[in-house]
Amino acid sequence: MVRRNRGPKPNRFPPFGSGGADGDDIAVMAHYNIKPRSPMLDLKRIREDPEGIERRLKTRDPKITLKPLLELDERRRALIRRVEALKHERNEASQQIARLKREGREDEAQKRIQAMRAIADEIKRLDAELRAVEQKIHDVLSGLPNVPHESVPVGLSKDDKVVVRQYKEKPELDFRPKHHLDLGHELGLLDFPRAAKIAGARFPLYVGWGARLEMALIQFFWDFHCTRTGYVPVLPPYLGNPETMFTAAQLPKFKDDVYCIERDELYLNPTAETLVCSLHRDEILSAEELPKRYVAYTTCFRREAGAAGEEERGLIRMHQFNKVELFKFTTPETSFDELESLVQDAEAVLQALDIHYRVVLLPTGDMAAQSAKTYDLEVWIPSRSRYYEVSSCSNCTDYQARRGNIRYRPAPKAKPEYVHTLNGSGLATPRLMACILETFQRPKDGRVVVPEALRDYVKADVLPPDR
RNA sequence: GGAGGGAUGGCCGAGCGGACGAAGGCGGCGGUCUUGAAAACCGCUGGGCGAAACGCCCCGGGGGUUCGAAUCCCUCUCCCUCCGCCA
Repeated sequence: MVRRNRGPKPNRFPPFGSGGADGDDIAVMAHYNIKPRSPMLDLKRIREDPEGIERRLKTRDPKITLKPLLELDERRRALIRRVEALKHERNEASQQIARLKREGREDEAQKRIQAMRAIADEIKRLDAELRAVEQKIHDVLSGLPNVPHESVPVGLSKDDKVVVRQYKEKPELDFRPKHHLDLGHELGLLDFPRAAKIAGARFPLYVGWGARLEMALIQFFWDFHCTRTGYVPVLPPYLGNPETMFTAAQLPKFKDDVYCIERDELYLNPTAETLVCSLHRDEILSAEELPKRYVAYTTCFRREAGAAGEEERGLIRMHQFNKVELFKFTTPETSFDELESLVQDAEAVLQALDIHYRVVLLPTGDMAAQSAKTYDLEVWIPSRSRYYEVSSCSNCTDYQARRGNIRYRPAPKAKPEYVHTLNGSGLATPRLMACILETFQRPKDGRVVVPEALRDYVKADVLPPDR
């Protein structure tokens, strides 16, 4: 329905990090094999209850107002009425002309053709106008966030989050814990100066037993979820095209956060969620195959523009990190139950490692745009004396499904409906490594005890081991 | 990177610019027949917008020519074959 306006230069790549006109991204998408997409929020739903939707969106961003959108929608529908009437006329005339020609009544046919010229021009003009309006609607709509679920605490501050439960007690260390970065360097597990030489600040370099610990974490997470019923392992491409980025809602709003390879029009994935979300793009799934559960492993890349400071030193925030990601495609009826089980699956990894964590429910203002409800898992980092997120589990309801035209057929003959998509880290490695290094450090010799569950993978009980 | 070929409904596969949203086949669903099944025969069998229409749109995407485009032109993407390069 929403047609893409290709703009004057179809080859134009969105100016990276320029924060330019939103339409640019859409123009770029025009030469991919894509069908016109439904808007991210249901316009019909907005039309039916504009105040209600607006009130709930304002809990995420008070600046949001739907009035311009409704006006555009009104214009759009008026144009459609007019242009469709004209097209109906044109279609009938075409039939007549064809018949007249077949019957050899050439003069009458010519008269009809003359008469239709003006109508053809009028259609062309109205179509162009309609296209412009729909483009505008698409731009506005694609910038709006998802409608938050009723169970989400209302609040614009991070501090409005609610602690739902916790596992074990916060570890009490009877010594002053070293920061994981110092520990990592002293033990020869990490080498950030050389990583900076190779790539730049905030890139990791794991060395020796540090590299082995990193691989052990990845493999442990991977095996853990692969062997759990229902999660199908996937190793996706690490790069996504503009359409993929748009579907997951990485574009157009968050283009400053992702790396892009401009000459090839590809983006490095900031999370496997972005990639796996497009796995079933433009497909109609059957009801029986839902829910579909995937576990993906990728390295993730983020520009992290503006991030800096002591709070984020070391492994806390990096441009590149490894993550095992859980992703589900579900029916609308089950998605919130599936979110609960998704969180539990992510928690199970931390329980297997026997690491203290807490589950928090994010407030409206702190969720990613695509999410309707998000739980974070947080672990305790002793040197910082605070919790850090190691997993974020979200139900994006039909938000991404609309952008990517991902549907299912509820019953054999029924109309296709949008699926719900969910994602959650299961888990990201760096902060967990920070947590492990700091929590299990041994003051007497400065070494780190490897958690039981990881020993088979690391092939060591203590890092570095005796040799 | 170079040279060719291709993209049509769940699949295969036709399609002179006007009767084509699209022949035919396969598959699927329903029915007749049968004790049951198979075979045979009959019917149905894509998607979007819309409250709905005997309404409008969709033949890989976008644009153009035309009174009218699956069909002609431009362009992009993807797939296949060959050559080159490379882990």
